[in-house]
Amino acid sequence: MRYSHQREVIREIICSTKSHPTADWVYSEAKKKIDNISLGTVYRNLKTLEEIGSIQIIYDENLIRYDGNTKEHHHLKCSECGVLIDTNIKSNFDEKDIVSKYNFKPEKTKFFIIGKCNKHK
Amino acid sequence: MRYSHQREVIREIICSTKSHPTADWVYSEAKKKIDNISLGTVYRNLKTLEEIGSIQIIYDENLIRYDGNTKEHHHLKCSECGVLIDTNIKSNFDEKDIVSKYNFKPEKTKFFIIGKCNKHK
DNA sequence: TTTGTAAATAGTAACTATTCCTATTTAAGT
DNA sequence: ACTTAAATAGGAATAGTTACTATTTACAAA
Repeated sequence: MRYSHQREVIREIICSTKSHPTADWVYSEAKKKIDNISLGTVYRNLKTLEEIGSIQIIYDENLIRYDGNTKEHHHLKCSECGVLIDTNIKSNFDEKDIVSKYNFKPEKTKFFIIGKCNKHK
Repeated sequence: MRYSHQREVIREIICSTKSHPTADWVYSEAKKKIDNISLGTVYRNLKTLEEIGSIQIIYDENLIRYDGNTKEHHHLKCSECGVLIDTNIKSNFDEKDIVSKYNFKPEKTKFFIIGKCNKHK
């Protein structure tokens, strides 16, 4: 893949925050560094970066967010303020049970735990 | 709340399928019963039915789907064909750990297990 | 160092899912 | 039957995202 300054700026923006930003926020941050960057370029590169595994996409209800943390991990979501918190909790369910009962072969998991963050309890 | 024939038809459509339909599918089914039903009516009633707890909303990646099963339950999603399967698996994580380590009070969970369904293994 | 090229971009148009608006219809109480 | 507020149909508006195209750029070869 050919080098692109825009793509590097976008990658840097996402990898230097833990806020799980949306495309729109990435766009407004990117404009601070490249004033005529196009929104289409942001979307195209978010897709590319996700495909090559440099970032992760998070479907947070009806919001699409991006995450520089590419390891499998799960999120806590505050029902009050919506903040998303990375965790390293282990998801343990009975894989044998799922294979036999549902005839389904698990590959990965996406867990959200919804509740109250420290600011809203 | 005042009775509405449209709302009852919409509720019936969702509660008589396990396919976790989208708003658009509900609309096309509803048209078979009420030929001039409006898409706005479908969306409004999906929202209402969810608010009163008659149906559940499922955020399946970038798709919004509806579920007549209103109990807390989790889903298996086939990475091949996208089919969504209801499960009664128990989500077990260390709640104490989450409270202490992340200073977060869990209320409910939304789990997706992604993998291969019986048709695609 | 120029030159050729295909890939990437900026800017904009198009598309899709959802919500909003308003005149009309309807449920239900009097 | 009459009244009234809630709900609807139909369509316009909005938001988020993708598609299109002329121009620019990375980079390899001369």
